[in-house]
Amino acid sequence: MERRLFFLLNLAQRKLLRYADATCRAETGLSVAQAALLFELARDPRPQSELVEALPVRKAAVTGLLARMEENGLVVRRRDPADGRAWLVEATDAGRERLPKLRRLLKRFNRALQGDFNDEELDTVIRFLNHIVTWTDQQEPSASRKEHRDAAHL
Amino acid sequence: MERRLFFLLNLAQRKLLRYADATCRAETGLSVAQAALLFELARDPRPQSELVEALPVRKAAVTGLLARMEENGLVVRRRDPADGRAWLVEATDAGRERLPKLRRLLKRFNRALQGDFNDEELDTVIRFLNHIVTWTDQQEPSASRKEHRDAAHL
DNA sequence: CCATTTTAGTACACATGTGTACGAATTGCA
DNA sequence: TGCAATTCGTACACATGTGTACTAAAATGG
Repeated sequence: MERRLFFLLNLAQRKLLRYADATCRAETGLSVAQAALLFELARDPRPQSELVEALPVRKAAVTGLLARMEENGLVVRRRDPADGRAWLVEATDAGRERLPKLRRLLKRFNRALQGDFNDEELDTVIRFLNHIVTWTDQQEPSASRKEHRDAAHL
Repeated sequence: MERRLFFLLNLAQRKLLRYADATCRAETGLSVAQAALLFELARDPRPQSELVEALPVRKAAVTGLLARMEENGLVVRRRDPADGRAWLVEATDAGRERLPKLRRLLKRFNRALQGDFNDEELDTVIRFLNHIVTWTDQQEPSASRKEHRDAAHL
């Protein structure tokens, strides 16, 4: 059996992301990371902590992402009246305007990804990807949500 | 059918890479990017341009990667006597020493990735990943090897 | 044989991600 | 109630990646 699954996955995802990012920037002016965040704001306002949970990145990355997006007028943050530490994030009109185009682009990507694989095959692929997510979550039991409470093994 | 293939792939690969990188650094002191490069140097010396072709990143990224690895004493570069522009890259003893451990780690990752998927399912996954590679290569016909000779469409 | 084009690699500015350390607000509990 | 622990978000240093612009060497072709 194939010995290079790990690197093949890396290769495929990097190439895909590189192309998707270039296309997305060219057609909408947004990076894929910004687009992913904007999708989460279809129904806003949302607390920043929820965005961190919804996205596959750590909170420090979201801080920077939001800062750049706010600079570009795509989102606005205001203090959560119920929690003086938290921010409520909202897409601006300029941000919301991007959504239809982004949705069409995402659909294009997904169609291309599906290629001519049939439902059974796609189901296998999706199960495989979910298996990766599950496995890594098991390896880093606390990393997803609770950061490094018990990361003393390093 | 699943509408989120694109983001699911992104999620899975990011989680995998994050975990693999942390583990690799903890057990061998190398990042996954450095490990991938070192694997390519099992038979050295190799011209840097070959490394660029073998890795899923652009040449500017390889420049920095090699600089850091050379600083850490993992590789050495010397001018190609046959081509005054090119470098021949070689793993040092310290670099080569890492290889067995890296191979074992890679095997561990690949076994975990395969989980209990059978050969037919893994074949489907591999075909899917190769399909992505092929598709992105078709989208950016010149990007892999020839950079941006005909990227005027941007 | 020289001028033009291509190729190898670096430099630079930037985006995105990581982990760690921190301040401030909130929560939990004695 | 009040202090300790937790949580939210930012700051910082850094690694890794991108595209673009550049230098210098090599290849090409009249």
